[in-house]
Amino acid sequence: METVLIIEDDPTMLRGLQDNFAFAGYTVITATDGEAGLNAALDANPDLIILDIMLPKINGYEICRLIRKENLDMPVIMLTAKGEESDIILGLNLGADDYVTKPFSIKELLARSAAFLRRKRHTQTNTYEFGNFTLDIDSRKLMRDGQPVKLSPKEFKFLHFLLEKQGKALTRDEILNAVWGYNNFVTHRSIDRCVTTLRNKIEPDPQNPIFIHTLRQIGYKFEQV
Amino acid sequence: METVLIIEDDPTMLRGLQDNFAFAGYTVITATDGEAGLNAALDANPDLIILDIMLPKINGYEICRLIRKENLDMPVIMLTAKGEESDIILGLNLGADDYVTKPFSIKELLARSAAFLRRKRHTQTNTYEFGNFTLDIDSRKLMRDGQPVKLSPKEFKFLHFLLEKQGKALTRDEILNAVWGYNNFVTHRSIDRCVTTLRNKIEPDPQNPIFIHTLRQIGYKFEQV
DNA sequence: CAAAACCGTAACAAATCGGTAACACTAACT
DNA sequence: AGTTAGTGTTACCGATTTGTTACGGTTTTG
Repeated sequence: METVLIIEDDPTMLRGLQDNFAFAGYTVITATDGEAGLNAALDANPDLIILDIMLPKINGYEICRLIRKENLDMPVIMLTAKGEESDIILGLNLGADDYVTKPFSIKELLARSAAFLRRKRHTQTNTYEFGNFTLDIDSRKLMRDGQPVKLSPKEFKFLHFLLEKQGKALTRDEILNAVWGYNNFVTHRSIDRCVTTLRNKIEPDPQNPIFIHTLRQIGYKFEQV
Repeated sequence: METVLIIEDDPTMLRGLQDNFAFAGYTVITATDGEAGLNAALDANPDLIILDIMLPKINGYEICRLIRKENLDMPVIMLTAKGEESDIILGLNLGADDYVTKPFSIKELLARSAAFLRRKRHTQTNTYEFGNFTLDIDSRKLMRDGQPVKLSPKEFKFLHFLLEKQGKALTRDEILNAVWGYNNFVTHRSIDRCVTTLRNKIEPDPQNPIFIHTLRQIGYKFEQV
């Protein structure tokens, strides 16, 4: 199920949004100030962010900028009482994907949200193939020639991430943030360890990997030849 | 350069849009009825479609539906005189990505367009070409005629820097700061050494370089003849 | 023209990094 | 309570990378 993060400080408004999005079938995460919102975005990796502009601690524009700076690519819909053109353009330039001005219709907001999530879902696959393996995300299963291969939870998440970013060089930091979590402090050697166990399960010859390639001083990269 | 397809039947409006998008640096394709618009979308594969709703032959909603049916995934911004909520929701549900109601500000429309294109460009790979080589930054790969060429991390960073500043004379200090880091104290001979190994990998004749040129007493310069 | 500066390069040495085994701790399960 | 699977940490080893030095040729400079 898709997750929506709502960052809004007015309790009444937040409650209304939360109820409506929950009723529409989304998993809803909320934050009532900018700082908490930013952490939630980094942590929970939501599929969509509904972002109020007037917020305590860090304002909406700033959050938007920071999210983009972290290279997170979830769509952001800004929400505000302001309706002036210059605000809209500022918001869009800072990386917002859409902009709805209060008072707005909740149905319109839901429709705009659905449009973004449709686009995202459209480009999303639920199974990945490589070699004679198939990784099925929904059932959380890795199959080799139709035979199941056991993966630990961390191995699964790591492999999923690698396949999602197939062909792209991934730094150790990116991997740690994505697989171990943004505020999880583990040695980067934990990555290597996980790579070793994964290679033992999926590489025909673990000493000469053909899928998970080491990029010295950088991190790793999944690539099929 | 990015291509925008504008489908609009009112000549005055079309002219205005065309001029503005062209001025903003886009390549503009136009169509004045639904059928031509749909063909243009299929044919020219634009990066963005600006779509009027009231159109001869096939209306905007229908075009939007057909585009999505063809699995084309370019963003569509709908443009219409109608401003009622139900129209907006209908449009978004049919696959439009955004909706601007007339009268609208051209600056806002341009900003919204830029937001979509930014998102698209964001997922695009950046590569540099020289001779029969291609350096792919995202996957950290150097290819020669489709064959991978191994680069050490420092070599990669150096070559990336050279290509980024292609044609510009680079002093040893600039190179040291950019590639080795501003607080890294290494002999400038380290640069020469790296140049030698790089030349051995990319120059057809390392003794007579055609890419990495020595600028005596200055530094180096990357230049293709 | 001679000395000095500069660069290419080979050889060597030191530092860095990743693979992996061993161990420890934890949480879930029997 | 004991067992087991999962996972983080540490330590050691080997391979790679990279900085330094030295030598020789070329260019610049006085």
